[in-house]
Amino acid sequence: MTTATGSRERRDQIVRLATETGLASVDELSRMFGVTASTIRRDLARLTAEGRLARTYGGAIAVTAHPESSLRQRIGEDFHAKQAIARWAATQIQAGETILLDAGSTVGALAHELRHADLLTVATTGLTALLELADVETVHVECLGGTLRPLSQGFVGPLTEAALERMTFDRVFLGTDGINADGGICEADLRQTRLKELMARRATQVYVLAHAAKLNHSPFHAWARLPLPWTLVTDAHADPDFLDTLRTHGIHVVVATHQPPGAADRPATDG
Amino acid sequence: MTTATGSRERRDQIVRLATETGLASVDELSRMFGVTASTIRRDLARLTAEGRLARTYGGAIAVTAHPESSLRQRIGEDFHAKQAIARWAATQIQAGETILLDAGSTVGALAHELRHADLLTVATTGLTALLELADVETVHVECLGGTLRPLSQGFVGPLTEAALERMTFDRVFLGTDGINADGGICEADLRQTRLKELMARRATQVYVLAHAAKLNHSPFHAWARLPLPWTLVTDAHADPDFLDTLRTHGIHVVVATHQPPGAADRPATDG
DNA sequence: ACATGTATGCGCGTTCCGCGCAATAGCTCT
DNA sequence: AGAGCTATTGCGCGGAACGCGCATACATGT
Repeated sequence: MTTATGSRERRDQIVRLATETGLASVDELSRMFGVTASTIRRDLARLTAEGRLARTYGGAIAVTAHPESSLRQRIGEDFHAKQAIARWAATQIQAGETILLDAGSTVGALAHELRHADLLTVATTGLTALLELADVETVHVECLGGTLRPLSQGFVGPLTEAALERMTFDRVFLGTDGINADGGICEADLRQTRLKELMARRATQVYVLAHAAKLNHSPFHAWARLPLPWTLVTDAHADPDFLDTLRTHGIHVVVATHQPPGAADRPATDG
Repeated sequence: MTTATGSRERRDQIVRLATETGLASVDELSRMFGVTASTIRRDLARLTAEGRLARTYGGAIAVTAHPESSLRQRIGEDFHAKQAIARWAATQIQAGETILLDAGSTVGALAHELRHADLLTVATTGLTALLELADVETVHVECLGGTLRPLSQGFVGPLTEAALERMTFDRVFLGTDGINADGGICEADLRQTRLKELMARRATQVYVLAHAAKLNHSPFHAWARLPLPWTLVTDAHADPDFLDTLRTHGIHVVVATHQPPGAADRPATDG
């Protein structure tokens, strides 16, 4: 343990961590460095005064320009669950495949994971995925077009459906607003349900990305039915009984496990 | 006090204030808008989830992680010329029309001017225009889709052309990489020239937006020919002799005048 | 008229913050 | 070596800010 210049070194590392990932939490940092939250708070106060960070409720945020567009995602809801789901989904994709990405933040997180992929053709109906991959030269991006829905930032309508009829895909990754116990996919309107059913029919492998908060949840009243089999990818907070019910309907279920932040460089001794 | 669309308007103003000053406090905002801190917190939570702000302890901070397209424009080349051109182009558009916007920064500037338009249908082949209008609820946005070209951030290819065949437009606004003395339109490749010719054929009124630096300039070797008559919109730095040559070819030429700095934000009449 | 959805204010328990105090470690000066 | 100074850390406490649930008011659509 280096405690001589420990405090200075620690503060530098805090800045480095925060600028890399965009965010850092007091709790996380205190565990990572093996000091109390008070110490971290003092560090953050000092770094804030120096203008190297900005303080948030429970942590800090980087103030310098971020190379990645991940910050918008990171400050969104249920980020860790979505990231875990996206990372598992990314592992399923083979080089050279042609895949289809839906709209939505979870699928957007998947697009983010694909920024370093090689030899991939990605078609999408979502603005989020489009933006994530717009500047990636190694990924061929096709936009399906259509009417832009301001809320979901996705494309729907006749243009989208016509474009879909001209392509097929190795895998499609769908988002959703909710899933019920029968494996029904809940959407805001019928144009979206029809589109999702059409998307599912154009792909060999069908995945639905939905974190635990979406399970057994019906915010709207338009429902899509996907042709079996398809794979639900969710996170560790999902209710096991609900997942079993889905399995009895012939749906594959995958639970993507979080990796706790900082688990990689965990120090040796710990209680 | 307008309470009809009050909440949405207030949130937009919060974002504006935060991005202008970099920082905004809950207490300050609640006093400014005459609402309780709870309401402001709800606003900030929502804006945070939307990725438009980041939360701090006691307030919010502007997040410019994704460089806003508007910002990117302002720091881009020849911004004032492009803005003058875009503002003149915006005056040509009547309420209720259906217009087509090309890719490119000048056309993107036009899209920015249309953010406060009412009752408009805008179709586009460019990511820049798409982003400018994505959150504007009063404008119906259609994306034509296609293959995304990373450099120009525009869509080209069979999907784009197929989508174009399903629509016609009152006006089309085209960008370009260069214009020669015959009125030829220079583009990076033949897919783009074919697309621009097709776009021009689908609209009643055809405009080409090109600031002075693009005139008599041939960076590439693919050329498009537009059906006469069409209108070139350029800025005050254009060479008058060159413009006269274009006029002899039957091209309408409009010179958009710069607004001297400071006169721009003169609100004229409050209504 | 009724139901529905959104927006708001208020009260509550919880979380997090900042400050003061005490203890430890490293360093300098006599 | 011993005294004293400074920097850093842990702990506890009062207070500030937060999120959540509930009730109310307004606008909208059936």
